Amino acid sequence: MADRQLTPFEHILLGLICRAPASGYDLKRIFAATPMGLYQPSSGALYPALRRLELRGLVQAQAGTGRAGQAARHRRVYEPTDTGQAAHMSWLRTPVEPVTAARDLGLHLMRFVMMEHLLPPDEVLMFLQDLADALAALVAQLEQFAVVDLTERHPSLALDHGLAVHRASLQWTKRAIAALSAASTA
Amino acid sequence: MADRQLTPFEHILLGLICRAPASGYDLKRIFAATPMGLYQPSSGALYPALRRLELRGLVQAQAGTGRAGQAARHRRVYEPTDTGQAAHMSWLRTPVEPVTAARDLGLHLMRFVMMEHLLPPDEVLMFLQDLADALAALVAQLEQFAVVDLTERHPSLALDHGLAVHRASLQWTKRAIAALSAASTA
DNA sequence: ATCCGCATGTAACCCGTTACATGATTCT
DNA sequence: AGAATCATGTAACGGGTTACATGCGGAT
Repeated sequence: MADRQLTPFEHILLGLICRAPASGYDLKRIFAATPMGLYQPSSGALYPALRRLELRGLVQAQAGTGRAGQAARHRRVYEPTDTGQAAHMSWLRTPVEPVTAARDLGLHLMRFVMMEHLLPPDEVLMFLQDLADALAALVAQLEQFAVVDLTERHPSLALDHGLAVHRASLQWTKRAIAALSAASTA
Repeated sequence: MADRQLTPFEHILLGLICRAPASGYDLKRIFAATPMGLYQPSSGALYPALRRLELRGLVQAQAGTGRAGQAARHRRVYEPTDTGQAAHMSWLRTPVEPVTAARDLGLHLMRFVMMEHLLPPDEVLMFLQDLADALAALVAQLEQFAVVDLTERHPSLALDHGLAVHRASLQWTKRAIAALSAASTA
């Protein structure tokens, strides 16, 4: 049942719960406080997603927090199951697809953040190297699109933007690799 | 009826049709050939979207355009209506919302490309300046998030990535402003 | 006694994806 | 004739947004 793979959003929720047990409201606050969190999930997205994860057996509500006798504490704190932990580790190890690296860049960054303390340094470095390769390929591919139509400046400028941004990402991966490999050998 | 505003996808389709009348298939090819087109719209998204634009009276199907003889009845070539043109111009002039500038950056770039030959140079420059201001504010805001927890390197590195990418976008806007203002005064 | 923040949830609506279906035109 | 391409479309499905509903708990 439910063989369909998780959505990015579900993967992120699972990852956050793996980092520390949390309720839906906790997760909302995490999204609000995080600098990357220009995305604020709505209740209608968050709670159903948590229920889906629970239905799959990837997370479970801690005892005493779901529904008590008459007090009915309305606070469900989720913690990962073993299956959930395994699924999360597997997600972290998902290879970088070069073709979709640009589209999924934000997601890869999320994965990178969540890798800390869960993957060994060499695997993290391999991931960053894969990401760097994918970005380098993308930059090389964009460079092929040299627009020469002089009556159309904006497309050429937009292409420049894409190049500049992806080059910046590529440079970052190199800095990150340098910083982390220096730290791991220290 | 249908007071709901257009989706970004619909706006882009309308913009492409304003640039030149096109069929659904034409639009597909445009997406495929464009360098930014790592996104390939599916038939299930494209054709219903065109029908929605038609229902709103923003575009209309040309009568019997096509190839030789009586053929081509299986091809709907859309052209913009006056209302559609106006809606597109209005979209191009939509102000840049600083809070969502990062999320909508790709869309703003699409708008920038479509502004060419439709907006006067000074409006384009104002748009770029607004975008630059929004990006500068975003960069300044991200700089506040200096992470000091030394046991957590990855979040700090991810923040660096965001800073690097947005700084690159900001630098690009400055270059674009310089290039276009030089051209307009020449 | 009441207001506000905590906390979870539900229902309508919309749109995109996937996958499939269908007919017309062109090529070999 | 048969195959590939052109060209449009539909149905099932899933998930996110918006908006609303609900109840508990502490603060004034």
